[in-house]
Amino acid sequence: MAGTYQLNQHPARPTARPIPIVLGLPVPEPCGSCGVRHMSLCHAVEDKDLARLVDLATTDTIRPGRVFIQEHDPAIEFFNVTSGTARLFKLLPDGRRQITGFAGPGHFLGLAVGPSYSFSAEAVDDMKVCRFPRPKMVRLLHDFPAVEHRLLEVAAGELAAAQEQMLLLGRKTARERVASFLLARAAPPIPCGPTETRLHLPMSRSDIADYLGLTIETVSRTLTRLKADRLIELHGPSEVELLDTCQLNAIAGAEFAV
Amino acid sequence: MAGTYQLNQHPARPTARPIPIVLGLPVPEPCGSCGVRHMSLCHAVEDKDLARLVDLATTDTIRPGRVFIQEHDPAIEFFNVTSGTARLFKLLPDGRRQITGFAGPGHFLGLAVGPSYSFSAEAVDDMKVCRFPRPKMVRLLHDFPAVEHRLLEVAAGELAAAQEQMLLLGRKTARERVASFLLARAAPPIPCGPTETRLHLPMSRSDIADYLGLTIETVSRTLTRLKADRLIELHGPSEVELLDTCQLNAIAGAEFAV
DNA sequence: CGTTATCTTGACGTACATCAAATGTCGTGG
DNA sequence: CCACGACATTTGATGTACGTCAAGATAACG
Repeated sequence: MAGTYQLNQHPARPTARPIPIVLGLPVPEPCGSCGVRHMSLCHAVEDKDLARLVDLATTDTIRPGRVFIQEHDPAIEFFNVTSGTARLFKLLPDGRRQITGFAGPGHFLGLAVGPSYSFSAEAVDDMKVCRFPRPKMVRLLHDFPAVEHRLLEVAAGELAAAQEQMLLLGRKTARERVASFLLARAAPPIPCGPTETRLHLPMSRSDIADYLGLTIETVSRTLTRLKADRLIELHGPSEVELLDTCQLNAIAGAEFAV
Repeated sequence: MAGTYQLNQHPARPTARPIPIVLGLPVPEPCGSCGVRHMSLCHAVEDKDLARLVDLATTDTIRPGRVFIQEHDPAIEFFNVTSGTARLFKLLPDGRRQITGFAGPGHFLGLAVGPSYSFSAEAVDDMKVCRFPRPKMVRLLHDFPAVEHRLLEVAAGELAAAQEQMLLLGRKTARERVASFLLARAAPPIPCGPTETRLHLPMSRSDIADYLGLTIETVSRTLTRLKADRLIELHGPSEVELLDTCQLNAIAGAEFAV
């Protein structure tokens, strides 16, 4: 089935570059060395089978602002983010943008039913990724059901997150959206209470606005109002301190008061 | 969204035979007899293994308005819709509702990473479903990687649909949302042009509003305005005729002009 | 340090929500 | 078949949260 399912593959990328071998280090092992083994797909692979994964992957660095996945382009690769952050987004013909998510270390990208990507991805800051050619990956999935199982878990998690975001976009006020965003950024969920959690936001106000379905101005105004209400503190535009996660949780509309 | 994306991304199995043998009384074959075999999970199961699936499933009918999946409840079952329509939704503490999708025949429900459901589901009209106890299903998935593979495809499709809906909720106007909704309901995608397509909407204005992140009034007003613009015709509240899919596509912001 | 992009703040406009009432739909029983 | 009631939908009048436009303030950067 896995074999017959494979859709119209485009010939292997002629541009496929060799794995950069780092002499002196134990092994040229993008998966083992990338530092996110515990959070990513590799999770499901036995040590002895890791070599197979290593053969598949090529590591790559991506500069801020570079679009490395383009909606509608043929889906020829999977990506595993190992450092940095990407914004995933969709555009309307007139340029309006909706950011559907941010992908940080450990995130798996490029899962596509059809032959082409359903969204675009662009580096927010400096990124490192592992690239997996799709045909090889498909074969690997076929050989290692455990990996596919893990992928299904990941997809189910993404789906739940997407539903949560639909709730935010369809029904929450600006204040609730921003509070939800801040709390979500502070994963894992912080227990309710006046703890002091520092938060770094690598993305711009524009990104946040396009993620929350708002404008830059509204995001800014909402943040300053949260600050005036002593719920957060701002140390520069991209450094936020959560002063009262209990209150923030209430505002965000979390039904699990933790 | 639910029910609108294409599951037929891969070529039909040439070996797939029609449903066997219905002698006299209906055979106790929820999967084979439910009439949606081609669109659902069973798709991935060989005929000879179908018996295993049959053992798993129990069929059930659900009355309009009954909540058969409750958010946060332990996810003890999977569901396969065989007839009727369900609304999937999430609630905020104060009762605001976001419908994340509608699940029609062939739709698979209850995919959950964690121990509990991430959304609620309620019957819109009279429904028939197959229920699969989770533990047994998990074992089946383990034994039949092809089924799990199919599930991954389904999940990936749902994910793409969810992203499309985020774009709608975050960035589209009321008019664009309603146009998108109508076109999505008319799956498979209609070629651009002044075709005449009749459409039945089993859900209420309230459902549509909560799905599109609007109010009942705005949905109603938008529909009457589309009617005034000769883009649609209304035959009763739940019967819509698309008069100009080309224009509607343009309004919906479909980048694929078809 | 100037230059430029990003962020914040302010004044005002608008698309959609809210509140309210009229109209339509449909099931039920006379 | 029609009358009635309950509810869904449409239509209208008005309010408001957020968007738009515009100008400063702050941070980023060579």
